[in-house]
Amino acid sequence: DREHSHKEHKRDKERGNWKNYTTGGKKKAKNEPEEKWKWWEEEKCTDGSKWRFLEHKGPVFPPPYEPLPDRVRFYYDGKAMKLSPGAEEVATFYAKMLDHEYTTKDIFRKNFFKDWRKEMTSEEKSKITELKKCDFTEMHEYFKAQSEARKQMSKEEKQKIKEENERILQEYGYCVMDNHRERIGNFRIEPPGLFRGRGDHPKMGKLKRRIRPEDIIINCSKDSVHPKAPPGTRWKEVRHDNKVTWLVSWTENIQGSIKYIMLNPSSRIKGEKDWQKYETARRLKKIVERIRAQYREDWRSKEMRIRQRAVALYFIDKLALRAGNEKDEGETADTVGCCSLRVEHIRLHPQMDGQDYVVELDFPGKDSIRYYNKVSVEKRVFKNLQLFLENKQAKDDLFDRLNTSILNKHLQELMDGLTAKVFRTYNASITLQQQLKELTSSDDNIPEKILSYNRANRAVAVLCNHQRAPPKTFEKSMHNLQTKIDEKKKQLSAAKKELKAAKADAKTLRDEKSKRAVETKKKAVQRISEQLMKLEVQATDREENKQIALGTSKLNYLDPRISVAWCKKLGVPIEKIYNKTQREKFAWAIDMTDEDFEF
DNA sequence: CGTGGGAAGTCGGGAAATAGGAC
DNA sequence: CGTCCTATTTCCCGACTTCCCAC
Repeated sequence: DREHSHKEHKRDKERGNWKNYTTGGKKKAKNEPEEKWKWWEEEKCTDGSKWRFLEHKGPVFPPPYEPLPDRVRFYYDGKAMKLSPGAEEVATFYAKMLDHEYTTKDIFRKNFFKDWRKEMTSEEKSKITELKKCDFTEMHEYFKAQSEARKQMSKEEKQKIKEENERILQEYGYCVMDNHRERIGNFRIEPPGLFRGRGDHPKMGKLKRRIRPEDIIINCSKDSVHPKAPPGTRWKEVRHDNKVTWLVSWTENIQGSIKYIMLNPSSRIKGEKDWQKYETARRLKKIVERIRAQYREDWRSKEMRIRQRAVALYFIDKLALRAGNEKDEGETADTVGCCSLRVEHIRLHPQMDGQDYVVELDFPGKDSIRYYNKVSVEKRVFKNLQLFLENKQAKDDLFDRLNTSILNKHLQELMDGLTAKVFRTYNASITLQQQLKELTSSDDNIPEKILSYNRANRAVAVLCNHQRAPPKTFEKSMHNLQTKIDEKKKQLSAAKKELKAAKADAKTLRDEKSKRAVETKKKAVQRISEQLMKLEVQATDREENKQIALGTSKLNYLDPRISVAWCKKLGVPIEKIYNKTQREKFAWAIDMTDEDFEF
């Protein structure tokens, strides 16, 4: 890379040219890195392959079921009853959840009981006919005691377990992809249990069955050492498909969907995809005003489908809504996004709180997180919405002439690679950049700068509706922090008093010793007031963060190069913004970004 | 052209585990 | 320096978007 001029190098960085990028962290080994990208640069566009060599050890299965000791009993209708191993295992899943609210839910109980009965012997089946006559409390107590015992283990025992986990991680947690050892994201097969689902899920409580080697499809390269199935078993299939990125897959029994084992976010294959995502969003930035002009124009179209498309796109752009695919009714929780909004989710107010044309949105979004917002829109949008609502029932679609596929097809015509979700990425990232510019000043100290960063991050989280339940210990931890602040304040005034006294001493004594004492006291006051300021900033930050989750936007929506550039420009260590895992994921950005990067 | 379904990959909050700081 | 508690990190596992293909 030495022949590369500085200028060229910088240009490569800005363009995000991966040719000269190596996974961050360790020093480059001689003659190693550039090779990594060569074939990729040459072949990726033409044939769509994702790798050319892939070797791994396959998945790690959860331990087999261990029957309960005889003293732990299950009671039916008040009488102790020994269950067959199969039925007992499923019963333990339920027993473990007794503390949870959802064991009180009708659907959960009904689904569980139905699936449980399938695992019973015919004898058990005829005896156990009602869930409410089942008493799992001994089992429940047993598991509580077990986890308590785990906590009480000696340091040596804990150390041993840790070492064993590390051994498994080293053996199964990595693969080799194209001459690089890469970390695997989820190399453990999910253990069996009861399906929960999020929100009001019609399948909650159903049995998620144990995955066997015979369910597993292995994907690796032909010329690799194939993973061995556990003794006495065989894989469902071993295939060699380099058009996909997964190493292992199986079909899950609740929704019948496919699950995968894929690489960690720090891997080349994920990092590159991530980078590409932000490059697409940056391309949108260049033409977004044109697109906006067009959809505003389309609000007046003669065609209903065009008007609906234009208003939906306006929502996606302005409110950062998700696309909103249609979902199978009865198979999933009732949640919606933009295209699947129904009449019941929207209310129109010609006047509200001194604003004109207010749209009130209230719907269950992804993961059944509530989206609630009141927003003033342009007259034309408002009139269109009134039109869309005419002669419709609560359950009818707001955009009856639109779905995500139509919308995305339209977007694809406006820009290569443009889809609904690109708007979310774009608006999130541009908001961060703007907010950082607005909120931070180079005169601020580090804690203040970090507060500003978090506030910018919060603006994005609010935009994307990343809410969380206030942490259970929120009030307490807030109170603790306040106590600390009060103590620090006392400390400060005491220190100030001492300083004053020392000054007085110095004035009368006028000797070296008392002068030095003044200096020491001065330093103490300074130190303490700095600590106090830090605590106060922390308190503000925490309070403002009560119901906001920053993680998701930071990890998935904010171009890391914005943060890296900001850190460099303002002299904030990157560690203050990204923890270790995040730095690994964003290694590409940390490596290639200059302080003058613009999204 | 729409539609329906499968496949692959990204996004998501909460719980569990671990690290780190106070005592 | 050990213990305990809190804060942060990691894991878990589900939910969604997009693409693609058959009809």
